[in-house]
Amino acid sequence: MTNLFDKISVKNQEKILKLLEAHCYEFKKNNQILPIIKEENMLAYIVKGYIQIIKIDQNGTRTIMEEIEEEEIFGSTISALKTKEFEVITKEDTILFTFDYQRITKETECDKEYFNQFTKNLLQILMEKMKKKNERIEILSKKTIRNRLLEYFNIEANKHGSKYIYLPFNFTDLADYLGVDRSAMSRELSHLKEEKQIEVKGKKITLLFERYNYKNN
Amino acid sequence: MTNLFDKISVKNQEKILKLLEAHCYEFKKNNQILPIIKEENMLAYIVKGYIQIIKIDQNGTRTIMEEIEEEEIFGSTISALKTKEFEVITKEDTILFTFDYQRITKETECDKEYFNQFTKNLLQILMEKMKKKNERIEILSKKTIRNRLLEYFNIEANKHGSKYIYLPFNFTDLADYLGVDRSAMSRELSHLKEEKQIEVKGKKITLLFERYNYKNN
DNA sequence: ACTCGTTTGTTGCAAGTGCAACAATGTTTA
DNA sequence: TAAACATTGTTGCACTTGCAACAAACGAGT
Repeated sequence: MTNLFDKISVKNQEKILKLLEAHCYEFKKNNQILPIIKEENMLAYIVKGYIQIIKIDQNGTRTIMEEIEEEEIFGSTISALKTKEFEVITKEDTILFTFDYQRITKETECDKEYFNQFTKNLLQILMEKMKKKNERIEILSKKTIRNRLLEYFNIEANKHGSKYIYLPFNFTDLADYLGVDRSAMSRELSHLKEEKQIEVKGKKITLLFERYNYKNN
Repeated sequence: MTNLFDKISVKNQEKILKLLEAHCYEFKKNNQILPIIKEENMLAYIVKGYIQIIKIDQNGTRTIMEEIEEEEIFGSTISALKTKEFEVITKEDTILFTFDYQRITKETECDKEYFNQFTKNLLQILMEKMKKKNERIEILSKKTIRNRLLEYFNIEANKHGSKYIYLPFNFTDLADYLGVDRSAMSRELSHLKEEKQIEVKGKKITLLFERYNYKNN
């Protein structure tokens, strides 16, 4: 993981924040914070905390569009937050700052060395976010609940290289993340338990099947 | 859309390509070109042409993971091309070059002004790609074929601000892009035609329902 | 310890979907 | 032009899923 200020001195960090007209915010857990990034081209960087972007469409279907952790970014262009259907919610106490990313590309004063480092860090963070997005697409392109669960379990287990998974959210949220009905997912989890494919103890899940290790090919 | 070499002189373009040890390739239509980006951290930039990244999983389910058009990038980190299940296919005659993107962040010689411009351009292109990914996730998070179709139609129509859509691929591919069974999609399209929600003439689709315009809120 | 609200598990049922198979139409190539 | 191949439309059927409703378990706060 890359920090947005890697290899940048505190002094220069302040200069950058000033140049970008960055605004710093602090929020308590479970706050709606959509307004701060409603404007086009706004980005937010999470210094500390954890945020979810939720979409609730006309049918009432709730989807967790993004989870944003520390040292990650989100924003209007990135998150397609163009409709009233979105909610941005802090799931922990959160510190973040916002800035207009077009300034990076347009500002002429931004050719200092430290500013280039900033751009490179941002690039790196974006690359990592792209990976997450692709994982998400791989999961959602599975056609059955079972396969979405197994794909998700596989990805999460491979991240830590073990057969154990600690869910970052509850099962209701997991269903909304996988894009399936909660009760149907619960049913499928029961089947997987019966078949001894998995063990579930609270938010700890143990995989009993042979994982598909992406690194081996 | 942004070109990777916007605001960079031809002379400096060459310097950048040399510094990145970029390799240029040219392919005919319908070629498998996976090998060139198998290595970690490799990126490819499409100068001319059109490419699809296809995934065929154990169940035989075919999914169009990405469409990559001119002035766009793709690569291992970006596309999670870590398994044998992927195919990268040119759908038109294609010119592209590959480079190791880690060089951008690590190379110390890269602090020339033109190189920073290059980094900024790459950042911009990544932002645009992120938008596409989010659109994709919005589509795939819909639970019915009908809603996926309508979401897709809405997005495409809004891009050109009209009620007409010209499909960039055939209906078989559309099904693989939306992550649904082709015949089931065909059935649903028939229903939509019957209900006079859409008109279909070859690859031209006319929307007869009120579009949901994202810009209006 | 009790209460209230949230999360989880379960089940019946209707609806939607994937799959297979086949005919019809379009497109490419020899 | 014919033959070979790819794409599209259609339909029956089994199975998966979403939805609704409810009970049980859990957790936070008083």
